[in-house]
Amino acid sequence: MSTHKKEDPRAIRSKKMLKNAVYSLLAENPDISQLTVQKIANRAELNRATFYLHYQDINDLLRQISHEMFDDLSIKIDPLLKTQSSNEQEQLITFLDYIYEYRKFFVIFFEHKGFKDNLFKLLKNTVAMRRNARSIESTKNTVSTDIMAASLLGIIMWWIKDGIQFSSEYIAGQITSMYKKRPM
Amino acid sequence: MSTHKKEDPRAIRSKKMLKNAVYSLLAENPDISQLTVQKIANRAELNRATFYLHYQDINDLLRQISHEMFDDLSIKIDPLLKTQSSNEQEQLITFLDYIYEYRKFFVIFFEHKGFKDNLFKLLKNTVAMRRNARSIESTKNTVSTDIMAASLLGIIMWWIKDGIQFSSEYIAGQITSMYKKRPM
DNA sequence: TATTTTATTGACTATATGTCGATAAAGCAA
DNA sequence: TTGCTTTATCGACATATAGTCAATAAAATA
Repeated sequence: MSTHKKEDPRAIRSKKMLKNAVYSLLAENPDISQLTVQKIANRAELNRATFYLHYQDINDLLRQISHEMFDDLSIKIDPLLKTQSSNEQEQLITFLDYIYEYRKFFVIFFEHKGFKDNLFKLLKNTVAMRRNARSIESTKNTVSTDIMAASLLGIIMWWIKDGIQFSSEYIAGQITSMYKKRPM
Repeated sequence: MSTHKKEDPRAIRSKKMLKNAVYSLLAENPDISQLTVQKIANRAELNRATFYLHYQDINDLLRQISHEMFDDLSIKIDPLLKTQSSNEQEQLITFLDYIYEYRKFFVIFFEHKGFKDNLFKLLKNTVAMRRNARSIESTKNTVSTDIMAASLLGIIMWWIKDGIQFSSEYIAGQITSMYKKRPM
């Protein structure tokens, strides 16, 4: 993906420095509500007005950062989900391992508007894809993909925030024993 | 519950007016981040300094409001959960109906730190109580109360925010078919 | 190289925060 | 009730943040 017109190198540099400043500040204090344009500009060693030249406000910048990091994550996770691996349980563990790796980032950005929605969509698509792959059986007595994605999101949020002592294997096991149709 | 020393009537009146101001402002604009001490004091027709006399900051006031409203909710829901009703499905629907009734309030305060934790605890306790009531069977092959509470919270959050077109009966059905042990 | 375009900056205005001494209302003891 | 003490309220001050704009500096272009 390339932008239509080549961007001014000053602008590219400034935007990169502003984003790095946000990472740096959030690493010191994960509370997004403590961020100010002032602090970001100071850390980036740029004038505060430069910030407003590139971003509407802090939420705008956070939205873009969150989008970029989510895209990175999707790219890593997607091929994993598309492979027709024999072992679904192992796929789930690998997926959770990715989330665990980025847990600090996840906890922070769960507070931010768009991120939760994006993860919800990813989870919903994944559930839907798996169901298709598994054949179109069981349209009855099955919970909707919305409900499954919502509860998966709830579990992930709890795990990352308050249950981080549990391994991804344990969480995967819990999820599987919760959702998998038991043999009748 | 009564406070140890009787409070100055001026203080009681001011706190009530500040809280009412918050309700009034959030009804107009549910975005908590748009709240300012200025706006709250203006709406309450009090001096801004009076706010700081009673609350540390906006989060402090929101925490207290959230606590009070959550206590009200718990009081309403608790007896419902304690009755040994024959029909668990109907109990679940009534529980969800309560949440639906307060959905505006729920959506707003899900953004606020303590509220989600409180609801999580309530859900976890409820799940645990039900399991005890149902006898101590099935300690194996059962998901932990943490996982169940977390996924219930995820479903409720999704329902209230993005799936409000679904009835509480539908959600209850989905939850039941998801968690209930299928006959083996 | 000269000219146009665009990014950066310092300065200005408006608004929010937090605090403090002065004032007014409530509590209390005689 | 009266006089004294305590505490709530308020106006005012200092500081911090947000958002904008004209002047300047750097990059693109012809």
